[in-house]
Amino acid sequence: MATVVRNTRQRSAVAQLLLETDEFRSAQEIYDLLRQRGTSVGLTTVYRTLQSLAEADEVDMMRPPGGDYLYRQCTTEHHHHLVCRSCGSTVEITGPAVESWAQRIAAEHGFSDISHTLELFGTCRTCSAQ
Amino acid sequence: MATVVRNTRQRSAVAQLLLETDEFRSAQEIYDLLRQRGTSVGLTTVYRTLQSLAEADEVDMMRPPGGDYLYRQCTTEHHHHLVCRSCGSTVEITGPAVESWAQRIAAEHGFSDISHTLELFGTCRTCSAQ
DNA sequence: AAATTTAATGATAATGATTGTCATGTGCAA
DNA sequence: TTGCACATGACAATCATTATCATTAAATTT
Ligand SMILES: [Mn+2]
Ligand SMILES: [Mn+2]
Ligand SMILES: [Zn+2]
Ligand SMILES: [Zn+2]
Repeated sequence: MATVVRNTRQRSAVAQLLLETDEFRSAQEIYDLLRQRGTSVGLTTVYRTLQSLAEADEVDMMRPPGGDYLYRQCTTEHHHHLVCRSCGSTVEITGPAVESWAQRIAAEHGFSDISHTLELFGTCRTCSAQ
Repeated sequence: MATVVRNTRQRSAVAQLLLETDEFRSAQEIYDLLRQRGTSVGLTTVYRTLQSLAEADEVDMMRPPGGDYLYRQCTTEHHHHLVCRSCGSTVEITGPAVESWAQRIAAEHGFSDISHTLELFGTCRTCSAQ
């Protein structure tokens, strides 16, 4: 019954790469980066591992407008992101006021079992200076 | 130079269907609905028209987690949505406090040219009662 | 240290939404 | 009416993601 997650070389490699990366990266990018450092791993495995890590809330998954799914190693508490559209650098942000606002709005309209997506995009200071 | 948008039968049909629809719908769904009512239209044209309308801010476009792009005729002011995961019924919401919060947070971190995505998902009253 | 069990891997094929192509159609301004 | 530029749509292409399934290899049990 209890789902046993096996400790494989590939899973460790994906997790380790994410630990060393600050930006959101796509599955394909992560695959390429692993390859570049000589780690033998299949693309399918990268997809499955990222999915599995995301489900276990060990990595964050998001999809920017017009883009593919991106993954990043984040803190475990609920939070959102401020992402540079140009370089991908990411700042984790929390907004207690926003959280309670979302709950209140939803309740006012008779909705239950609420979830939300909230992401900020912009140009970071470094990229602004070209 | 000035982009002239031609008044075609197909474009009118898509716009009209959106006017009569309250929920977010995918391009494929809109294509099917048009077909069902006997409107001859190509799928490519539906995609292009929706894109064009979205660019002109005449319809709202969003993409729920794990889903395809969805389109809906909305009011023109900036707003967000509270969407039922079960039936798709949608409530437009505004959050002035959230808007200013987003601007402030971004500025504090040196980000400029800010945009954001914010959507609430839940189960509506009707669907809660099964 | 085997033997066993069963999840994980990965090469490959399939899927499916979206976009590109391009010959033909048509809105509309002159 | 005529002419032209944009619009249409059948069809092919793209490409991220998922499904298959034979093989590998953790973890557990003898
Ligand atoms: Mn939140
Ligand atoms: Mn907003
Ligand atoms: Zn940047
Ligand atoms: Zn509902």
